[in-house]
Amino acid sequence: MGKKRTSIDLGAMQGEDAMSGGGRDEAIYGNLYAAIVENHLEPGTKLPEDTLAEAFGVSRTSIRKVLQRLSYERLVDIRLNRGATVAQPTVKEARDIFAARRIVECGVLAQVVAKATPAGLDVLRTIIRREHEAEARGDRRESIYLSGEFHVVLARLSENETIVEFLAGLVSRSSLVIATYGAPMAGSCRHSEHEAVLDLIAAGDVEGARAWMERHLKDIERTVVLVEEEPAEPDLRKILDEVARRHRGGG
Amino acid sequence: MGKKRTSIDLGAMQGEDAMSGGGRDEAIYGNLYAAIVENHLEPGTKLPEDTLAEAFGVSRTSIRKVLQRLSYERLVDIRLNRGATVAQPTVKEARDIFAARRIVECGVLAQVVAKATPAGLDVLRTIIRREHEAEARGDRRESIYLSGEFHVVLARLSENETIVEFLAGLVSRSSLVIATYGAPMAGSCRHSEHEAVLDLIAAGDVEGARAWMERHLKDIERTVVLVEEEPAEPDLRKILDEVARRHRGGG
DNA sequence: GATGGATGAATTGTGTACGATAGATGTTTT
DNA sequence: AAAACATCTATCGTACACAATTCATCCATC
Repeated sequence: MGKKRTSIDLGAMQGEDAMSGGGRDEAIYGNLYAAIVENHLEPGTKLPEDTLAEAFGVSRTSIRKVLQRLSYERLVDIRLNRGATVAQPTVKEARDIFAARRIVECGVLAQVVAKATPAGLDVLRTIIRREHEAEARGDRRESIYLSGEFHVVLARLSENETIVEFLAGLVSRSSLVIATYGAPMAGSCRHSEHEAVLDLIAAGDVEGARAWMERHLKDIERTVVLVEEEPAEPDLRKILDEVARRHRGGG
Repeated sequence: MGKKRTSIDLGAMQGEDAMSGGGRDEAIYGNLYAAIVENHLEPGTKLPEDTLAEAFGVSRTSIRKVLQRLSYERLVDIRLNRGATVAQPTVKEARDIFAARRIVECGVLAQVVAKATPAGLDVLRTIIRREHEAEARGDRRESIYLSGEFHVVLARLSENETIVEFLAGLVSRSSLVIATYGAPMAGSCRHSEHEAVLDLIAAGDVEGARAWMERHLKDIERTVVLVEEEPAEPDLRKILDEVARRHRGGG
């Protein structure tokens, strides 16, 4: 038997406890989600249903549901009869994601400023502190995670659940973009900047906060996506896959 | 005995053709999606898996997949062991949706203006023409559909697929909001306005287009949501469901 | 030696069966 | 008569089994 080392190697909590009902799916989803977003699973990694089912101690049925959900969120790619893989965002997708983030995160700032409370800002300061700690520790994974978390929690001050959910999806996908195209140190170098925007928000300076956010997001995009701007390796495989996807999308 | 509306009464295309493979799910999804968004199925209508499976001539497995997807798009509500129903957006949800639309649709206009072509604008003019025809015919359903389609196609000029997809979801949910809270004639009365924004876009007036869009969306929200601002019927059922949902969401 | 087609294993897609849960109905008790 | 309990039915959640498809390997042919 060809032992293809696809071994997933994640927590695999074999929950035989009283965790009946829907909570189990949620836990499996959470594990896979974290594994992908925190970059424990490289983009492109195959996610065979059997392997996952065995790893989590459930049947393929539950796994399929979770994979479908992750597919809706664009974190995994499901192709007909070919199974699921961790998504590999294209460069265009990456640009669209950051453009969307600029629109949403700048646009939501008016409501954020309007509804911001000292308590809410304190939560953000806590995140910044943890960011600094992770950075000092050299923990790149945690840095990236907290950097994203800051943006989501900031948006949450607007109390618009729909926007927050969408942004959370964009931030998750940003992690995949960083994992796919990012330079080794990108995404975690100049994030001490986060403090600046809090002062602008506390001062009620919507336009200032918007300008800051616009620049901040463009900085991140530059350090991440533009690295791939000059494709060192044309990578025929990826190009053909992209063509195939586009063609399929027309149906 | 209260009349239990379990009869689904949709097209039920019994496709026995060579439609094997994934295309079938897509077709079923499309039918259900259209039935919900075009308001053939009232918000709150139960969607039993067995009934749908029989109606479409497939097993529950496929139906479950479709319902999961619609649930992810917030068009149906799935509660544990209680099945799926056509979603009934809360008033807060409705407000969030329209706030999100203001942010996204105004925010995307810069790219729309930058990338708009005469051909693209012509597509929009065609939609406006069809809107007028539907309105003259008194076809409220088609009017609402085309009104939403206009906004989506307009955003599509930005060529940002991520944003378009999100906005499409918001527009779908707006249809549900209109179906749930809208006055009988709301949403289809003053849409001749759509023409105005095309001129602003063609002239490259981003700020003008943004101001127009902001006002347009606020107008729609006013004619739809504020009707329910003074709840004519407290509707205990809806309130309790809302409480239950909020309680469940804490997990 | 390279190309084309056929065969076999691995993996996914779909249908079906069984256990579990919620809501409804009917009965009993106060 | 109203309320509380038990049972019953309808529906969902999960697991399993079979059919369909893809991919890899091998062989024949040019």
